[in-house]
Amino acid sequence: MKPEETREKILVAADDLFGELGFDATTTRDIAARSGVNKALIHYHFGTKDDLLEALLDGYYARLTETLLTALGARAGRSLEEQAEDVLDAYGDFLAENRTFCCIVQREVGSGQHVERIVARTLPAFQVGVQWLGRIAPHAPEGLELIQVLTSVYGMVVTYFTHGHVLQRLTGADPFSPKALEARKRHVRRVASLLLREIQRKPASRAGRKGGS
Amino acid sequence: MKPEETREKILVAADDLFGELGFDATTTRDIAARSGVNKALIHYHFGTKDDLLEALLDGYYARLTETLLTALGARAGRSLEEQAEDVLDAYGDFLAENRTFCCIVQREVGSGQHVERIVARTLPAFQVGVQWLGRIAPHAPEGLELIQVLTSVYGMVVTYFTHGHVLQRLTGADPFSPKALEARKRHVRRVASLLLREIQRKPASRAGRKGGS
DNA sequence: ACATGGTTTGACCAAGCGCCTAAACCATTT
DNA sequence: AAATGGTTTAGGCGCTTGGTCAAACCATGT
Repeated sequence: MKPEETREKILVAADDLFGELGFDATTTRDIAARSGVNKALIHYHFGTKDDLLEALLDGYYARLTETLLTALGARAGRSLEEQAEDVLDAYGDFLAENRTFCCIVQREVGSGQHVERIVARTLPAFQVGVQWLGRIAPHAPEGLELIQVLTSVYGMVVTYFTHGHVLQRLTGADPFSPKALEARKRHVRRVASLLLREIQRKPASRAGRKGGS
Repeated sequence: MKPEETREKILVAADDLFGELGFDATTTRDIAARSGVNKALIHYHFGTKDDLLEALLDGYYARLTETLLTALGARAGRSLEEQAEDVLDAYGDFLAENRTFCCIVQREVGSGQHVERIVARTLPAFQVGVQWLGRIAPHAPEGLELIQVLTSVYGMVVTYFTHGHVLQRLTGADPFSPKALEARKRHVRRVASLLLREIQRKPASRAGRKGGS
């Protein structure tokens, strides 16, 4: 077997297990067993278990940024609102196809030994998002500050994927079936456009009132 | 020292550590050291480490449901929209005062050994929420189905608290300062009322269009 | 003074962990 | 045929883990 195959098999097994059990609860022996690869090879190819996680995340973030940039670049002639839809769509599709990804990230972003690493990688995307929103809506109304909106939209998107178990039991249906995913996409698009329209509203009558109910 | 004190000290230490390092990465020795209590006492008072987590979550969910019911019951004469605001406010306040709570939950709801336990406890709140929304808006428009809206609002609220680290680095300011929390609350209220208004809209012209952007 | 029974203690255990090492493997070059 | 150097292997090392245990502690009732 080629060394590249070995690496790939280890990464796939680690991805599955980190997503299913969490990083801490997954042992190198689990990964070796699932991938059908000798335990020592993990350390030979990736170094420590932490390094393996880093390699995994490297791959994810590389693919994600590429996906998002492609979505932003393609059909560049579209309006900003349409670009927003494209990016959100692409992001949703990416998460749908890489469901372990947001489970791993969500698990580590709030607490754990890898907070810093995850935060450092989540941050740039947020910064780009804020800048981009700033171009669309230079004067955001009170209660709809750009960081607030961005945080909300982000949370709205990822929560659907991290809460698959809850949604499954709540609706009885598979939240990741093509149909369900399409429905979710429609919803996100709708809410996003609603918010976009709202933050683009001119301050209007700058007389007595200061911010609507 | 009274046994009740011991129990409390263990719970507080476990709460801190589970929130900071995660359940798996926290050892019973850590908890013993932080609480200044003998390691064996943890097992004497709570049983296994899993049982300790369960006791911790029991306390949290009990206080949370009490908080939410109180918020819903008080000022019962108010309109449904105002009740929604009250509940969201109370929920936000609760998370602000119990920041480790949503870190622990968020860490376990997507993956891990405690998924089922967490899901079983998150589910009822979702069910109540869906029922309640159903009373407000019996005919939700396409793209704004109640479960979708509820998921989004929930995600919007908790993401702010689970992503404290990111927001800290993004804005440079403490996202949990009273001022910042107040700003977030304003935002959530605003978006929620926006969504409420939208899902209550009558199907309107039932002629050609079916639900557009 | 003594017995009681809920608490506390330090020492201890088997199991499992991440990681390492020495030797074997094998395609390629000399 | 011998040597090379990137892979693969079984086994094991030192250490930490969650959990246990018998003994000690101590306020209480007798």
